[in-house]
Amino acid sequence: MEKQFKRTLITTALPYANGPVHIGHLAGVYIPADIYARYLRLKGEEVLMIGGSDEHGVPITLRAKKENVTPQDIVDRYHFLIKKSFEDFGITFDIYSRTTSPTHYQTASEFFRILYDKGVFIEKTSEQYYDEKSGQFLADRYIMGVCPHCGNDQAYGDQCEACGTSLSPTDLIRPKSMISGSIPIMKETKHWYLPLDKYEPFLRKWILEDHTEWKSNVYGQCKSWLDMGLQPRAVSRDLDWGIPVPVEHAEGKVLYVWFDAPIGYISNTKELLPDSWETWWKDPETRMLHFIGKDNIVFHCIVFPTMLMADGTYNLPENVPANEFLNLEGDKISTTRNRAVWLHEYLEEIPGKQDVLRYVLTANAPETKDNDFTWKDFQARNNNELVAILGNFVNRALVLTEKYFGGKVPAASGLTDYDRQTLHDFIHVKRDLERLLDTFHFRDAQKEAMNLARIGNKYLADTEPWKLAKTDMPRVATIIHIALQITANLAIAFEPFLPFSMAKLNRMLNVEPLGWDRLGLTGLLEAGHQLGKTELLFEKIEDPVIEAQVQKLQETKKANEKANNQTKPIRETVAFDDFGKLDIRVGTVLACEKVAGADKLLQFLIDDGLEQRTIISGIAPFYDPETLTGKQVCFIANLAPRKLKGIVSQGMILSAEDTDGKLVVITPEKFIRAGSEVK
RNA sequence: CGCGGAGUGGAGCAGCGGUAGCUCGUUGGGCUCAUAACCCAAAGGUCGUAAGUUCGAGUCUUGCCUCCGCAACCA
Repeated sequence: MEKQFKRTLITTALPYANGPVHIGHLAGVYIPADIYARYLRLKGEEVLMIGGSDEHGVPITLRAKKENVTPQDIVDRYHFLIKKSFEDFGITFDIYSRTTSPTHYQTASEFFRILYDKGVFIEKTSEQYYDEKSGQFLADRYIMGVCPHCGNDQAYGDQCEACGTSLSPTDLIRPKSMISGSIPIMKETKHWYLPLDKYEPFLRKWILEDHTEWKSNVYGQCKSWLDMGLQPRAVSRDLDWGIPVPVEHAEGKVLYVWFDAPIGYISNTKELLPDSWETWWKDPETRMLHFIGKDNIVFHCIVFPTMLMADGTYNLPENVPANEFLNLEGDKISTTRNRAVWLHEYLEEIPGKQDVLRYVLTANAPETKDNDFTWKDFQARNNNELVAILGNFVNRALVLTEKYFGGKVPAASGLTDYDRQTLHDFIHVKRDLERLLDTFHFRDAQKEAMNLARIGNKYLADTEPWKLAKTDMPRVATIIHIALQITANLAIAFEPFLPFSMAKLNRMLNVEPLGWDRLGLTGLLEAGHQLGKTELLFEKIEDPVIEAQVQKLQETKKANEKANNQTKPIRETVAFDDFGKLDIRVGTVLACEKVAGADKLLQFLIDDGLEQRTIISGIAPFYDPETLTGKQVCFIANLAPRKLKGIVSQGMILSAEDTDGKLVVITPEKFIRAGSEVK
C-alpha cells in the first residue's frame, strides 16, 4: 500500500520566539528533519523544508511587559538570533520566516475567513476575568492569586509553579490582574470554536486504521485523545498581540496562537513560492511530513489536520515523526531556568564543530524515549568514534596513498577472495541506509554509515599494506585502491549527517559531491586521479573544553539556587486589628490519612478543644500520615471552609515553607491543651 | 485509580513469542600506515517488580513500583 509521491514537503516545529534554540530542539526536530531533507535532495528528489519562528501568544507579551519593551522587540531579538544560528549550524531550510510576516497575516486571516464563511466554527459566549482598569480580558497567565492547594500567593491562572498543580483562573483565591493589579470581574466574551468532535469519526479512521505505521508514542497519544472524546476548541483569544480575528465586531480578539502557528507552514511556503505553493500543499502527489517534539503531537495529528480538512482543499500529513525529549546532564532542559546548551553559544564557544554536535545528537537521539545529553558523552563520541574510527580511517587511507603513490589513486589488479568479501560487505550499505532513513531511524542509519569506516579499518589491519610495501607493490596498489573506494563511499554515506566534514573530505579527495545513487559502487575514484591535500577530518576534544562547559552549567545552577534562595521580602504592614481577625489555635491530630486520588493532600481529623474538625493540607509529599497522629499542630480556625477533592476543609494547618518548596508543620514546643489560642 | 511513553550487562541504546544483541567503557593480546589512533579476544545481564497465558516470555495479559511528557502554549 506504499503510495508513490512526486515530492516531499517537510515542516519543522516553529520554535517559540521567546528564547534561543537549544540542543533539545536540535535533537528532537531540526537535525532529523535536516538529515532527511539532505538525504532526499541527494537522491535527486523534489523536497522543501519549511521553518520559521512562532511569534504570537501570551508568554511573549508577558516577557515584553516584564522587560518594558514591545512584543515586537522580543520576537525580533530571538527571530534573528535563531535564524542566524540555524544557518551557521547547517540546517538547510528552504525558507525560515516568521509568523509576524505580512504574508502570514494575510494567509492566516484568509484561512480563518474561509472556515468562517463555510460555517465551520461554533460561536460561544462565556464568562472570563476582565480587568476594568486596563479595559481588557485577562489570559490565564495574566491572573495571579493564591493557590487553593498550597497557599502560594503567586500562582498563575493556569498553573501554580510552587506546587505544580494546574489550575483554572476561577480556582484562584483573591485573583489579581497582573496588568493593573486591580481585582478582575467576570464578564461575557465571545469566541470561535473549532468543532473537533464533528471530525472525530474521520480522524479515527485516518489515524487509527490508515496510519498504524506511525511511531508508537504518536499513535498512542492520538488514540488516547480520540478515546477520551474530542471537544470543540477555542481558536480565538482576547489579546492585543496576534492576528486580529477577521470578522466584523471582533475588536480586541486575535487568533489563538495554536491556530495561527501551523498556518505559518503554509504562509512560509507561500512567501517562498508565491506562484506554485499550492503544488506543495494541495497536489495529492505531494507527501507532507511534520517533524516535531512530543509535546506537539496533538496539535499536528488532530487539531491542524482538522483545520486542513475543514478547508477541504489541503493534503493531510503522511507521517508525523515526533521525538521524545532530551535531558541535559541528568536534568530537564529549561528555557526559563537558563538550563540548556544554547545553539548560538555552542557555535561561538566550540567553533567549527557543527558536525560533532550533529553526530552526538543523532547518535543519542530521543527516538523512542527521553535520553540524556552529557558533555562527557559528547567528548567520548567525538574522540572514540568520529576521530578514532571515521577520521582515522580516512587519514590512514590518504596518508598511505600519499606515501606510496604520491597522492594518485593506484590501479587495482587481481582481487583476492578477502578483497571481494570486503567489497561485498559494504556494497549493501546503500540498501540498509535507505531502509533506515526511509523509516526515520536516523540513529541506526548513522550507526550503519559508521560501520563502513569500521570495515575500512579492519581491512587495512588485516591486509597490512605497510608490510607488503617492501615486497609486493602491485598488491599494495590494490589494497589502497579499495581503501580509497571505501573512503569515497563514506563521503556519500555521511553526507546527510555530517555535511561540513564531508565537504572537507570531498576537497581532500579532489572530487565534486558524488551523488547518492553511486553509493555502494566500487569505481568512484579512477586510477590515476590526483587527490587533494590531506588534513585531519576531526580533532580530539581535550578535557578543558568539556570542563568549561560542565562548569558553566554548574554556575547556572548556582545562580538559580541563589535567586531562589533569597528570603522573600517582608510584606506590607497590617494593622493590629487585622491580625486580630485571624483565630489561630492549637489542635491535636486525632487521625491523619492520605486523600485518595490526590498526590499532595493529607486529611486531618483535629481536636480543636470544642469539637472535631476536618482539615485538608497539601503536605503529603513531606510527611508520613502515621507519624503525625497524636501530634499537635497550629491551624487557622476561622478560615472560610473550602472544598478540596470533594472534602470540606475547615481551616488551614500552618506550615513553614523552605525556598525549595519543602513544607514543615508548625507544632507547639510543649504539649498544650487543644484549642489554646496562638497569639 | 485522567491520558500517553519508557524502565534490558558500568554508560547509552536495539530486540517485541523460540539459544539475550549493538556502540562506548573495562581486561588481556596483536599491530605500528594512522590523531597513544586501529585489529582480535574475554569478562560483564535471572531484560523494574509480582502473578498469569503458553510446550516455550525482555517479547502477550493483569496488578504494583519508578522516571518522563500531556491535561490552553519552553523541542
